[in-house]
Amino acid sequence: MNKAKETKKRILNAASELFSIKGYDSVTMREIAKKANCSHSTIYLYYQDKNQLLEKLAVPPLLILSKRIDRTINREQLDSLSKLKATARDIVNFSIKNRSLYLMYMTINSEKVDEEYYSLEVNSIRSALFKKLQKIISLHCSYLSEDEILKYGRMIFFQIHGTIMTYINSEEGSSSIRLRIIPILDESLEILLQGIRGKSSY
Amino acid sequence: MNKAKETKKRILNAASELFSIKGYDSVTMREIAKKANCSHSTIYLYYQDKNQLLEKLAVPPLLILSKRIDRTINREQLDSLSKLKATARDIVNFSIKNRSLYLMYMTINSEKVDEEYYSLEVNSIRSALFKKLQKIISLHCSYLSEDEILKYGRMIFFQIHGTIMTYINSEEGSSSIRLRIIPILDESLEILLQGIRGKSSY
Amino acid sequence: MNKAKETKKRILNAASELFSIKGYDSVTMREIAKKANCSHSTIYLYYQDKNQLLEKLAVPPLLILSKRIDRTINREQLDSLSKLKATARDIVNFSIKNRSLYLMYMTINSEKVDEEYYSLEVNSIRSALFKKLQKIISLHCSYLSEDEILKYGRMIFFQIHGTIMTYINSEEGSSSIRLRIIPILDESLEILLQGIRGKSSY
Amino acid sequence: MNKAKETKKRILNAASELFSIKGYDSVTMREIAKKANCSHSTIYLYYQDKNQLLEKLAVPPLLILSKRIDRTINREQLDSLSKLKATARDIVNFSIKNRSLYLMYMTINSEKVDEEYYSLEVNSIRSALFKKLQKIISLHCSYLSEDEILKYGRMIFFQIHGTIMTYINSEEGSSSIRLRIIPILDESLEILLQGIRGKSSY
DNA sequence: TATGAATGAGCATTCATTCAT
DNA sequence: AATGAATGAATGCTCATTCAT
Repeated sequence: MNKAKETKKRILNAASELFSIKGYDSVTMREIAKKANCSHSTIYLYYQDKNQLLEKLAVPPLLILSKRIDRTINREQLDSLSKLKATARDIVNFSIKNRSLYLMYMTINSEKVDEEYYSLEVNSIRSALFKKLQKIISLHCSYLSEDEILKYGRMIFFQIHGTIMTYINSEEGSSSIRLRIIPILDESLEILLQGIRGKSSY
Repeated sequence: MNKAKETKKRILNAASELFSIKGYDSVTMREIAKKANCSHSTIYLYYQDKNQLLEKLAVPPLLILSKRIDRTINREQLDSLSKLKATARDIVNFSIKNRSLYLMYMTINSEKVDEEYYSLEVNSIRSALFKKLQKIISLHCSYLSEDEILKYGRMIFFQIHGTIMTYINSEEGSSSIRLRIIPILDESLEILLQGIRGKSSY
Repeated sequence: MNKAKETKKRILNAASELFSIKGYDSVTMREIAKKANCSHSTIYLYYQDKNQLLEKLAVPPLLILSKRIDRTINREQLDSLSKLKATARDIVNFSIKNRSLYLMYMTINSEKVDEEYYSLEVNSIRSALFKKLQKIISLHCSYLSEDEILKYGRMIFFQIHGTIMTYINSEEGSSSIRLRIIPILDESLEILLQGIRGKSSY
Repeated sequence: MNKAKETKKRILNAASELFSIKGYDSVTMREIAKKANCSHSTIYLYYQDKNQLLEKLAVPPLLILSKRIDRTINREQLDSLSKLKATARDIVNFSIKNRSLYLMYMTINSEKVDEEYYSLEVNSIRSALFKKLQKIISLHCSYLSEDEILKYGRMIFFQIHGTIMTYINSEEGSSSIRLRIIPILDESLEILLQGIRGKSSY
């Protein structure tokens, strides 16, 4: 990797880390520069402005996540509970890898972030996740109505979201968090699916 | 109430409202002053700085929430599921009333908020909520082990937290959000408790 | 005059002086502040931004000049040569009093100055001046065609403009400049009018 | 011409064009480089800094103008009015070709332009032009006193200067401006000379 | 000969905070 | 008890310039 690309990467890493710790608005270009071991003006060499830095940081991982979930859902040999667990794991891995972003997608309301960008991406990711979770549930309980699928899809989303949110700000290392979250989430999903079955079957 | 106290109150109200609408960082002292119908320097007459304003704003509602939950748990005529639902409702009401604060307790790491304050309050609220939820679960299934209570307490907390987080940043009005969240949450809790019973009873 | 108004005035004076010496773009807010003996942020207390500072500086004197010329033209007891000289004197006085502005009207092409404002004011002042000069010429030589009036009006404008431009950047004091310019201009105008008569009469 | 010289020339051309279109301050080194089809750092290979670029750009045309005027004045077959008109035309052509420079010679006080350079060149060009115009006038009316020559020289200079100043910032193309200015100026000069004769002869 | 990488000084502007009244 | 005046530190961003290759 040549020097320019390295610097570019260092900047992106620094920005990612800082955004995740402090939130977009609270991070200054000078801070990012310091962490990336370069001048603040160097950042502008590679990124148009602060906003673009965020954008570049956000979109690719999102696309990867989306594709990965699709692959998971389409794996024929898996039963629906396994698919749900695998999807949850995908989301957890993504959210840990991109702590900052996850936070941002779900909590940001900074007026400073361009409206279009925000609504575009966040809505797309949120609704896409929703749709995918709903699909798994409909696979799991084929007799559910549209409304019930919507409702239970939400529940499962909330469970995943809540679990992640609780751990995401801790100072713990990534793999340690993963090890703690995944079993909890697995069991939560089992319980939820079981509860859903128990509820809807009578 | 004398004039001074009235002004003080007006300031607090203004700050509370603005913080919940726009978030701590995006609110300026001049905005608060305008809404409170006083000069921005008057604020400093009653509050050390912006941070203290937030602190003063945060602690009392938290204490109120805490007491309310205690009362709910101790109401003898309620069964455990009803207690859980009522507690969730308390938390939802609190979080909607103090939108920006809720966010802060659970997600902010802004270095602008004094460290001590942050760790002190957030930890206390979080662990207290945990303890209370665990207590309800132990009432519900008396045969559970310590570990299981911890685990299921977390699940329920995650469900509540996740549900709230998903709606808290929307532009919707408070009562509208309340109406949407509570039934979802009620049913989620039913399902979770049912799932827990189904899981742990065999 | 209270303190606020004094400061406001001081800022305006400083800006005016600096703009005239260095040109709009080359003047920084901090420079203005320094000259006005206040902080740069104080400027923003009284003026929205750098642009507004210029606008506030520019428009009133222009309106005053315009009215003054109208009054001059309408003074019945004056013959046309006297009117022309008096008008030229008005323009000279204005341009000396507002050195910066005069320069700006005629030479600025900074993209940083809001387009609308620029074209609006400059065009209005320029074309108004033109019209007024033409009117005097038409009073002077009633037999001239439209085209000739236009042409000679331009000539006279150029003479005035050129004379001013040559002196306006010198370090000389205002009254000293005035004393030097006015006799030159008076004589120039006499010669031009005489030349015009000589030319058009045969 | 070897490669280095070619590059050097390309840079100068680019700078010249951009300076005249946008003005010295508004042009960036990167812009110049882009137009010159080289890297911005290459510019520093050949020119000390932005200022020197301007200097190198300014002096030669000035010298050329000066020589051309001398030649015009010394052409024996021309009468004095023709000499004056031709000189004016030289100045007009120069000022249009070097729009931004003309502006600079006559109006800039930007401290960004080195003091010495400024006073040195501008004064020399201004006083030289003056002298030359005076010489023509003295040829035209041999009976004039020193003072009168000075005075009328100034007038003619003002007329030329004013005419140019009025058009120089327009967006019009060069040749179009030339076509508009020259007839106006020719006639102005006729009138002025006629006026001078009329005035001084009685 | 030429360049891409990197930088620091500087800019307009914002905002929490202090001070004199 | 209250305020308007004033400020300095900070922010995102630009640009002439330098440096290593």
